[in-house]
Amino acid sequence: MWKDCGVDAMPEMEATLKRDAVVVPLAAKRVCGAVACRDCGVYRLCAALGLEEDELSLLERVVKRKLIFKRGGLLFRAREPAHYVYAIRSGSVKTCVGTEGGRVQITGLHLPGELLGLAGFDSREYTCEARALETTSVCQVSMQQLEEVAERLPAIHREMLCIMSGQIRHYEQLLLLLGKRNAERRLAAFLLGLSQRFALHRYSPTQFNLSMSRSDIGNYLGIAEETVCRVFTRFQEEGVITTRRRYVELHDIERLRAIAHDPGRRAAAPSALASGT
Amino acid sequence: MWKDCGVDAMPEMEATLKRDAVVVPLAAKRVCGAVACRDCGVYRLCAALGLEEDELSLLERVVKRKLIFKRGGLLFRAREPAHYVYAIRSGSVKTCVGTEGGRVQITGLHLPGELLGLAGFDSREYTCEARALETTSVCQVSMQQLEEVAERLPAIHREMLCIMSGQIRHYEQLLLLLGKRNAERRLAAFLLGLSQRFALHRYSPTQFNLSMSRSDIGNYLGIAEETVCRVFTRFQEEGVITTRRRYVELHDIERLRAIAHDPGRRAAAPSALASGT
DNA sequence: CCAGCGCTTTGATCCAAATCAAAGATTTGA
DNA sequence: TCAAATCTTTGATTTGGATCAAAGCGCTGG
Repeated sequence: MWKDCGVDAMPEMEATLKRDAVVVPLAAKRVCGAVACRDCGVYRLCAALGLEEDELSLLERVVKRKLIFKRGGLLFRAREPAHYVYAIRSGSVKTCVGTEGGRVQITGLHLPGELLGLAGFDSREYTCEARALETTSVCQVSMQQLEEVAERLPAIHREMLCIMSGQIRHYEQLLLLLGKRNAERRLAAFLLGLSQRFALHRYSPTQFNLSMSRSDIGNYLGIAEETVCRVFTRFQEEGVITTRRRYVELHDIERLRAIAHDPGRRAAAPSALASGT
Repeated sequence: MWKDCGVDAMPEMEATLKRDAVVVPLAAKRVCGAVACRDCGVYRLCAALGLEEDELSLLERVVKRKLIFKRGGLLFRAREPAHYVYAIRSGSVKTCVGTEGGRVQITGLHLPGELLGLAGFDSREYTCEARALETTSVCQVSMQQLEEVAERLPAIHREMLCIMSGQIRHYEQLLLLLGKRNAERRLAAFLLGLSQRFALHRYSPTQFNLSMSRSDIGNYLGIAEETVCRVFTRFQEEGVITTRRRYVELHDIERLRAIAHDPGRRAAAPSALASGT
């Protein structure tokens, strides 16, 4: 399903850290495999813009241009001036933050229709680094011009607030995942989450490409890559999933759900204060 | 102990879901121990409002009222209509999210000057539950009226975006913390983070009240409460800190920093793709 | 078509932290 | 003031998952 549009991760040894994005003229409307505008997370934002001027001209004014990044390509670095926001049209992107200690933590896997780079609104700098996990097509949106338009159209700001609050919800879920111990549960929840998101964007919820290596997945979920392998193997033996490298098929969503939600053993339950459900 | 405010979800008390916050007339300007308005996280927001009308009258229009919650008091529940945003004036609040599995994860400890409840902007519902950890004074701000004013003043929206992006940065840091293994590092980073935040609001950065129980701290950091105790004891033996129940003194910030940033052993390092620093 | 490299898998061993237990220390309400 | 109810600590034991090692596998480029 990924190959048909030549998007599959041809890990080209691109040693270059510089942006080697390919600029695509806006005229080239449809990128094969890309989400349609109306499935894009910024669609409502674009729609709001359309309220007052000719749709395309305004889009051109704010959507700087369409870019294509190769696997490993850098969209932006942490602490770099945040001039642009990116909407993913096809492919996938991972974001990560780093400590002084040199450790790196992957904080997000972003799929088509999602928006990147808004978190730096406050400091006007990106808070994390973003890299394409495979050949990825994005819309690059100028923050400054977006702000200028927003000055007159509060709807723009409201959409931005919505997108950010969505990001916050995502992090809350991830925290929930990392707080709970068990590796099986983490992976089950991870797969289910992906499945849901793919479904949201009209991709198959039962077979997809992970696009991240075992090592990245481990980092993202706070477990060792060997453990990721072992759990995948176990799931496979139980007939819950099938994997072949980064390609996955989910055979038994219910079982996965059971694993992910397993009330299981005690896991640092908060005091009565917390459990006020 | 929680009975004092009748908020805890005891079966027999189930009916008392109502907030038993004490309403303080706006006239009562200074709450002992509360942050001054200009140290409050929403100050810029309030200031922006002041631009166009008499300060107090507009504040009264948007800041619904000042409330005081007792320890354990419920500010809001997850999935409840998000009518208000809360600015903490004094005390502290914890936020937590829950899974179907019944597990609860504490996602935040909020100190004076911080803002709560904005994450629900998208869905117009709170995404998490918020409870006072001690007697806590807050400003309750009406979302609807805030939005009405924002319609004319983009600055309001910009401030909200800033506050949200700050929240996102906080979560990114927390993820970094939960991703890295070692319990000592988690606790060292936790203490340092608190110290910084207290300093930010003009409280002592070296002696403060944790306000959370060991159990809550463990939940927040993804470790068992017994481990929290043991690590605190170890820190104490090394002369790095002193604790007495929830009261802490930091004696050797540098040492704490060293522990927190310890390059340490391998910890699921992401692939070359990720470490593009 | 083959060699090299990076990713994935599997096995063996070790250890930090979870669990299980239970005794102090506080708090608080009867 | 006392006793139940909570927290905190500390000790003993267990264990999931990290580490260490070392084969397979599949691209990718020469």
